[in-house]
This record gives sequence, structure tokens and C-alpha cells, in this order.
Amino acid sequence: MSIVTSVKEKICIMINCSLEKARIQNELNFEEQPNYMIEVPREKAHGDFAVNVAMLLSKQVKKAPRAIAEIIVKNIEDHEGLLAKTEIAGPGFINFTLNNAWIYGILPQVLREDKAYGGSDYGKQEKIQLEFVSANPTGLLHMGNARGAALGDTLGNLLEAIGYDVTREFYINDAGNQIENFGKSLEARYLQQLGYEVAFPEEGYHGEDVIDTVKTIIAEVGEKYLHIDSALRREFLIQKALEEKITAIRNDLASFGVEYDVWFNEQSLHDSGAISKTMQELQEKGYVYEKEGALWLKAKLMGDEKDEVIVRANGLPTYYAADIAYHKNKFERGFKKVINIWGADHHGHVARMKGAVKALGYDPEQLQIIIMQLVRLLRGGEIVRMSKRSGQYITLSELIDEVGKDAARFFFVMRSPDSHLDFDLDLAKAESSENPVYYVQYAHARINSILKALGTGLPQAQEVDFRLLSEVTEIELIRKIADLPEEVLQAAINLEPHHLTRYAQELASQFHSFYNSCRVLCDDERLRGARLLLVDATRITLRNVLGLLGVSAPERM
RNA sequence: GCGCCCGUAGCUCAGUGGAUAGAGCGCUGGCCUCCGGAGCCAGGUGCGUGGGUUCGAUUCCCACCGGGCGUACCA
Repeated sequence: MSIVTSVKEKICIMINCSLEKARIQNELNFEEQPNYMIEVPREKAHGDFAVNVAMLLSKQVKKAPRAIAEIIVKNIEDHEGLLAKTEIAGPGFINFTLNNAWIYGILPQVLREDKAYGGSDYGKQEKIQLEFVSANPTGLLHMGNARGAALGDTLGNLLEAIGYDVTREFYINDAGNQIENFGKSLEARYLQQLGYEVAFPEEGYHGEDVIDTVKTIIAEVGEKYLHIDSALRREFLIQKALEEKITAIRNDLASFGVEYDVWFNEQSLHDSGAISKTMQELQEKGYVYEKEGALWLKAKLMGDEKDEVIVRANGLPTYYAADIAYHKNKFERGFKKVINIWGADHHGHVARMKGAVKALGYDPEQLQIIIMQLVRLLRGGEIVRMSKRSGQYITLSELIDEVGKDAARFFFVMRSPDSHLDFDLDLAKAESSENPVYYVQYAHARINSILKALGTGLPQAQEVDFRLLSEVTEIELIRKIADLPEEVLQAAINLEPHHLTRYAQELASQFHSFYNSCRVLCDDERLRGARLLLVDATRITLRNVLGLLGVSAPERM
């Protein structure tokens, strides 16, 4: 357990005891203890921890909050000598100021846990499946996919850090209408490249990359597929093109630091009969009816706005049907939690997916879907126009070439998924202080530089008197370091990785302040030892945060 | 029309049922004969509008205004 959490628990016990005592002595009359909060106040003047229990009791007890607070404070028994000061303030807060002693236990813990610092065993190795990106294999990865990749991978790191067994998964939509369409586009380009004038399909994939793909294929097989049945020709072209596209996607993601445990083919659900089996199950449960030649799922029963087609009049299952079978497959593999990250353009799919999960007999709460808003690219203050249909878009690999993996990942995670993301290419590229990722990395490089300048090794924690660290910037840096486990836990369970980038910036900032006000390599040997270990603990904390973000922690820049 | 997301400082965005709402960028002025100045310190009339719930609302609820995205036998 983190030290901050254990201190909060101690305060909680003291308050609970005090409340019980007051009740027995008939000083406070209440039926049930309110669900109060122990929080770290924004204002330093309000102490280390603040409690709002008196305000919450006011109604039950029929006393003014401040009067209640006084009774609680009077009855507090501080056996451990934890408290330096207790104050009643504002509308009825009880503010606790602690003796600094507890803070000094933090650094040895960080140094001891090292790479594990920040993590916990909250998840008890429960299996979580995390599906993200799952881009159509008919093109390259665009900015939306890139945001999903950074978010998903960071979230995976966070969940692993708090003790979950995470499976990262990419669902390849290698079946259905769009693949048909892809085939038509490939065929048209193939024939065009070989000198035939054929019309390009209206709804086809216009991107340059399709032409490149076809050129590669021609280089290999030439005109072999010119005089052949169109269906066979398309089948061949699709297979070759998918291989190439999927490899490209996989490589791009790898160079973005994202590795998957499972690449799951939609086609396999068709081939294995999983889709028809799932449709049959839904039918047997009475959730399916026929209308106008198609099969419909009674999604309205499950809370969706309207019913949905699962098998078309032409007999082919819809994407929705395949996705239902896929999710059934996920739960059958034993995942207790299933998380999907989708772009905002898929949000209409959320209710019906949850509905389908419910229809299959699973708890829809087990499926969590993160909807992320769209990305806008800015260059020179102007919006960069993109359109997938026309093939005019910036790909992930181009982005990595332009701004680098570190900046790209940091920027994508910096904003809440709910928020539209304006990605400023110029800022992400800037190798200067205005770029937040450099600011954080600089702190890490600076620390390594100090440790290198030292020449000798670091002292042992048990040889050092941490109480010598009494400057304001030292105490605040230690407090910030101490916050990591709670930050990681909250970011992970709330599925909000963006808290991590903020924390990284705050930690770096706190370090820089400390650095400017305290000389680490000072003449006083004992003080130097304590400061060196503070700096080393900062290094560990920074490195671990950057690691969770998938951003490198350079030793020099 | 209906549904989801968003509206907070000049800009990009955090945040919270509570005590004086924050960060980065930009702008202005200061700071090492010393461990990396890619740094530090200082400078702020801002929660879209109107109701409601509450001891207390920027936060929760309702209506409205503005922006984005959905609303296919596409995915």
C-alpha cells in the first residue's frame, strides 16, 4: 500500500473512533456514519489533509458544522503522534497538519521498489481484454487510429501496473462489404496500371497507397491475373493487398511502441461458423425476427433506440453480427472485463453492442467502451484538411517521421478522450521548453547528468538521514513523488490515462524548482547524501511514468 | 427532429458537490563567476445562458444557445 493511502487510513480510523466516542457520550446523535472524504487540500494553508465529515453530519445531528467539528476534534486520540496541528476552518472542514516524519518513509520505499514503484496488486491478475485501433486493413493508419493506439497502449500499461493480466488485441476487419469494395478498387487500379481504361468505382478507395500496392503486386506477378475470371482476380488481389497492408499497420504500430498479443481476424468468425452459431443462439432466445427478407435483432428490448439488421436480405451477416460473435468469443475466452476504444464516429454502436452482450446473457457492465473524440491537425496555426475517401491524410508513420514517437504519444494522451484534440505539429516538433514532452525528459536527463558528475556510487538508504531534507522544495518534491501510486491507480480504474501526462509535468516542474533552490552536490556530506537519494528517487519516478506513457527517458539530450 | 460528446484565462486544455478554480503556450520583467538556462521566480476582472436540487453548484438535474459526431440491409 502506498504511504499516502496508509496515512489516510490512519486518519480515517482516528475520525471513526472519535465519532463513536462522541456518539456513546451522547455528544453527537447520528444513525449512520456519512461517507466522508479525506482529501489533500489545494491550499497549503489548509494543512496536509482535510476532512468534510462535519458538514455531512450537520443535517442528521442538527448542529452547525463547525460545532460538530469541534466535538470531533476534541475526541480525537492520536496515539502515534501523527498530528502536528488540527484546525477547524471554513464552513466546517477539519484540517490536519502532520508531523513531517511520515514523509521520510517515502524515499526508501521508492528506492526499494524501483521499477515496480507506482504499481500495485489491485487487479489481482484478473484477465482484461483491451481492443484498440482495429483499423480497416484497406488503408494506412490515420490520426484517429494513432490517438487510439497511444491511448490504448498507455491504458494497457496502466492496467498492468495495477495488477491486471492485460491482453492487447487488434480486430482485423478482413471481411464484409468494405473488403468487396477494396477488391473492386484494387481490380480497377490493376487494370489501369496495365494500360486498360476502366472506370474507378464511385465508393472505392481513392488513396495513392492503393496504386502503390497494386504496383508492388504487378512487379511480382505481372499480367498473370489479366485474363482470368474477375472474382478470382479480386480474391487474389485482396489477399495480396491485405497481407501488405496488415504488415504495414503492424510495423507502424511497432515503431510507435505498440505491440499486440492477439491479431484477430473477422474472417475467422465467418469460417468457423461462430457468427451463424451466435445468430442461432439469439434466435433461440427470441431476440430475432424477420422483416423484409432480413433478420433483425430486437435491440430496442435491450435499450437501444431501434432494432438492427444482423443478416441482410442477401443472406450475408452485417458487421454488427460479426462484432456480436467477436464479443461472445471474448467472454468465452474468460475475460471478466472487456474494454474497447472507439472513435466518436462509432458511438452510435455503443448501445447496441452493450444490448447484444446483454442478449447473450452477459452483464453489459463487463464491457466498457471508451469513445474518443476526433483529432484535428494544426500546422502553422492552420487546420490540415484530411479525408480518407480522397486519400488525403497524414499517416501514423509520417507523423512519427515528423515529430517523433515520444512527442506523438505524449500529445495524444495529454487530453481526455472526451475532448477534441488539436494536435499542434509545430509545438510537438519544437525541441525547446515550450514542448511539454521535452520539459519532462529534460528533468530526467538533468538528473542523470548530476549522478554522472558525482563520480562515486550513491549512499545506502539506511546510512542517510532523510530528515535533513527540510527545505520547502524538498518536501514538496517528496510529496509529489509519493503521489504516483494513487495517480496510477486512479488513471487506470477510471480509464483516464491523460492524468499521467499532467502528473509527469508536475513532477518535472517540482524537480526543476528544487534544483534551482537546492544544490545537490553540496559540501555538507550528510546533506549531499540525502539529496542524492531524493534525486535518485525522482529519477525512478520520472522514468516509471514515462515508461507507462511509452515515452523514452533519455539520459542525455 | 432524436441520441452522444464538448463549451473554463488571449490560445490549447486540466479539474472539483465545498474554503482564494489551475497548467502549458503566448506576452512582460527579473534570476547562476556554482551540479545541463531545453531551467527557475514574479505578473490573471475566466467556469456559454436561464431555472431547479443542496447548508453549499463551475461540478448534479431540466430547458435553451453554440460547436463536433452519429442517426445505413457501411464499418
